[in-house]
Amino acid sequence: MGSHVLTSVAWPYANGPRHIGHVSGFGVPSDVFSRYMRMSGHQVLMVSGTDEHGTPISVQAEAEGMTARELADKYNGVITSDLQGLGLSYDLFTRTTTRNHYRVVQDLFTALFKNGYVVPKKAMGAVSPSTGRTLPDRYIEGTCPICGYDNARGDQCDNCGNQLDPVDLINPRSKINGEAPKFVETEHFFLDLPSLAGSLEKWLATKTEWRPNVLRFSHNLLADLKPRAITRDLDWGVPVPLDGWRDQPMKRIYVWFDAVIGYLSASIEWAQRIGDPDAWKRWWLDPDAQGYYFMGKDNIVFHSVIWPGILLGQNGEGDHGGEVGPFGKLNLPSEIVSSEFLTMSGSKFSTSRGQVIYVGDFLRDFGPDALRYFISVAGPENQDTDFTWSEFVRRTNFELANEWGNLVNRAVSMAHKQVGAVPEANDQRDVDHELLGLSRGAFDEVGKLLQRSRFKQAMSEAMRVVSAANAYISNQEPWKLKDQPERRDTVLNTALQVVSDANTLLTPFLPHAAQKVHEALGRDGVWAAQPEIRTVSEADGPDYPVLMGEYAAEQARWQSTPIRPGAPLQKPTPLFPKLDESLGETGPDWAKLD
RNA sequence: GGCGGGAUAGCUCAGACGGUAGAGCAAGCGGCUCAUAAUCGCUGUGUCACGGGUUCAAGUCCCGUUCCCGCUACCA
Repeated sequence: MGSHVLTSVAWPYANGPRHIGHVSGFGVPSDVFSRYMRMSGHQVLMVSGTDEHGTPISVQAEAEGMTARELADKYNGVITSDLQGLGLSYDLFTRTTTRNHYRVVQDLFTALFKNGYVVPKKAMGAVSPSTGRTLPDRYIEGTCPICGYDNARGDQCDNCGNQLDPVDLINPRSKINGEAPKFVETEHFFLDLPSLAGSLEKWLATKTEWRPNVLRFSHNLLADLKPRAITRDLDWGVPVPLDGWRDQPMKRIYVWFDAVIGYLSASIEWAQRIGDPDAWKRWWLDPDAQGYYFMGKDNIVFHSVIWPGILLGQNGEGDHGGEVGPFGKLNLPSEIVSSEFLTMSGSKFSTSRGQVIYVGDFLRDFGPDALRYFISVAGPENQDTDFTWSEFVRRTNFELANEWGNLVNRAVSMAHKQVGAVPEANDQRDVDHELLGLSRGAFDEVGKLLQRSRFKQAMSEAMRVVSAANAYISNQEPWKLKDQPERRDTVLNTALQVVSDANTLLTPFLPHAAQKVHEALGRDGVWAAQPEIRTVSEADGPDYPVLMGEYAAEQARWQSTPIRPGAPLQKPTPLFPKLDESLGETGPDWAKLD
């Protein structure tokens, strides 16, 4: 039995549908990784959910004329369905508005408070006079006191680049409704990061294997840590679990503090849902368990500093010492896997400028595996990467459909026509062994790359097997071997075995297609399991949808699976439909190119 | 402004530890016809952003410059 692997996937924010840049950062990489880990025998727990608190949710809710909860429900539904469609194999994809999550956040808050890592402090802050809500700096604009630019933001002037304090803006106004913000002194709780910096530094020093940019960025953050406010004047969020605070309608724990705790609360919820309430501990308390966290680069600070800081505080392991909290001594992240950004025409996806490709639209027109393939082979793994429709069409048609899809098609189709079943291999020669050796050797090679989250290179190596198989068929010319049926059958058998091996290698990337190939080879049952949407209930709370799946029952293993001679074969249908090449020039109707 | 990342063939990108630049696509030529007009073989191409430095040797290390991208912690 393999070790326990926790796959913690960044929580998509539920203020709107997610675009393909989002899922290229956290979604596809984490799923490829988890599927590979399961196939190679590890006990994987993959958790996430929608992140549903915070000012932007409230603002968007007002814009759409509904309550924050209604808005969260709406986009939780959209996002859950998108991720299900993409085939992301979460053991639990839940949300931050559950009773369970509130309880875990409050328990963690209390533990940190008791250990002295969460402290009350008075601070000046902007609030909206009409609603009484905290007005984040980014929602304030006004005239820059330094250069006189009229549309300076509360935290920074886009014109002169200086960092600003909203108090200093001339004629400050709310971007939400235009009113002038009120600056008041309010009491809030702060996470005392400086008292955790020493322990964080010690922990980080052991992480020499991380990607250098994540390490450098994190070390820099540690050099200048300040206490950070974790509550706000808001009516939307987890209540502060202390007497005198609990019932205040306008004091809430703020979203970034509660969202990262979701990794823990979702693990606990998962254990309850499978009827084994202590099961989460195998991933969180066993020191041998590994925790991999997947996110876009904008999220590094929360995962390399703040979340580990919260965990250290709960464990009583900062400068103030303290007791181990109610959850036991929790594991810190083993690995932070951060992606760069998928860009469009060289800049960030932007909802406001309409420069955006939503996951739902994409899946409806092109299906999950084409997107998964593109992100895996051309995604923003090491640097920002531009998405273009022409590149997408080229990758899909020439690589996915022509090389891989057509290999499956030609091999199965020939065996079907000549034999009607998986043929016997009674005349094996060196060329056959050579090809089989290549595909078997690839498991080790591709596996090592996947373990290190080198997805692009892993995919290239897997596709190398596909190319070799195409070359083998062309060289052996089985269609010319009508008078040597035994040799012909052996060639076809070898080709089908390598199709099977390549399919296994590609399963983490292309699980939907992998299931089809599995069946095309005359097998049955579930090869690669898919997540399903289930409606679950909670005591004292409303029902909600989650993603879960029966992944332990899938057949896929990270090894060569022998094909069974005699298994009947059907005439295959193309694995991947080809895209109209004009799509590359124009884009789809819903995202026309200029 | 501060911090980080990037700049390599027409295009998209690889290039731990420094040792005379790689892959795929596109282009040209040839083969094959089993297959989704699919596939297989052969053939080119680069002042590795710019300027200095260290070194026997630098795309790779150091300094400076330019351009692009991101973050800058009250966006999440």
